[in-house]
Amino acid sequence: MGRKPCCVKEGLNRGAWSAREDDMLTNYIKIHGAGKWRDLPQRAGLKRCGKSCRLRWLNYLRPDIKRGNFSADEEELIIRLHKLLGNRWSLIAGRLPARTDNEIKNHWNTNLSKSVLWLRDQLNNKTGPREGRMKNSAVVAAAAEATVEPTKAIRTKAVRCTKAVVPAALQLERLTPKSDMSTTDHQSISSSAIIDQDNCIDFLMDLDISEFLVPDLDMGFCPDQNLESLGIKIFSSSMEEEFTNNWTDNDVF
DNA sequence: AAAAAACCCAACCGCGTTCGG
DNA sequence: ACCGAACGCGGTTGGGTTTTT
Repeated sequence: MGRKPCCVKEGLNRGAWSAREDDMLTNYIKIHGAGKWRDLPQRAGLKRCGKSCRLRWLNYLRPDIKRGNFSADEEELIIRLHKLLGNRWSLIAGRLPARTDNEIKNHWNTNLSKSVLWLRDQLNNKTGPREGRMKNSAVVAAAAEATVEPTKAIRTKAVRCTKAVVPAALQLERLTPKSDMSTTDHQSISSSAIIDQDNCIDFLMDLDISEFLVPDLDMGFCPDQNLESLGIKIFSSSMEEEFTNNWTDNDVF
């Protein structure tokens, strides 16, 4: 019983990748592109599971990833995003260019979470002085902020956010095409908006939540100008705290 | 100098979601 | 609408490295 394995494991290499395997995978992807991971190992001449190839490429071999120490700015942003999003590593990674979710997760688990816990204990006078891992006062401030109401992070469960509630006042306007509205304008809203039968107090609309999270290293987030121009106020820097404090599992999200 | 403990991170695993027939 | 395959995600593990005793 149980789930079917992703591939036949017999005769496959496991564990650390050799330089030769890295070369083979990199060269193959350079020529044929990434994707079709199940068939890729055979076509590339690798004795590896497709999943393993995908992970190796995404987390290590991709040319556009940055490796090495995290900067203070990056750490500050991770702490703030983690407070807001919980263990949504892929979403957090999406706001840190060139960093992988795995790397951020590891850095959080080995460094940042301890720093936040340590700071919380400090604030409660539970521990004595310790040499800090945090790089500057901004990181300390972010960590200190994260120690306040640490359980309010949104959805630590891995659930994708694909819906938003849009006030009724906006609905008719948005669903009625204006003659001068461009195709792009329509596409930026949704092609599958639904009005409920009670004449709709709110309605659900498909969206890409990442559109609302625009990085701004000074304040963490800023509103997406395109959505703002459509009258949909989803996020602003000043709303971050309110957003964090007020959303519950009962909210449509 | 050696052993033990702690740390770090690449890789693996299982499950949920999405896609395509 | 359904189902299987493929993909993507987050939690966990294993082993190499560094630090401490």
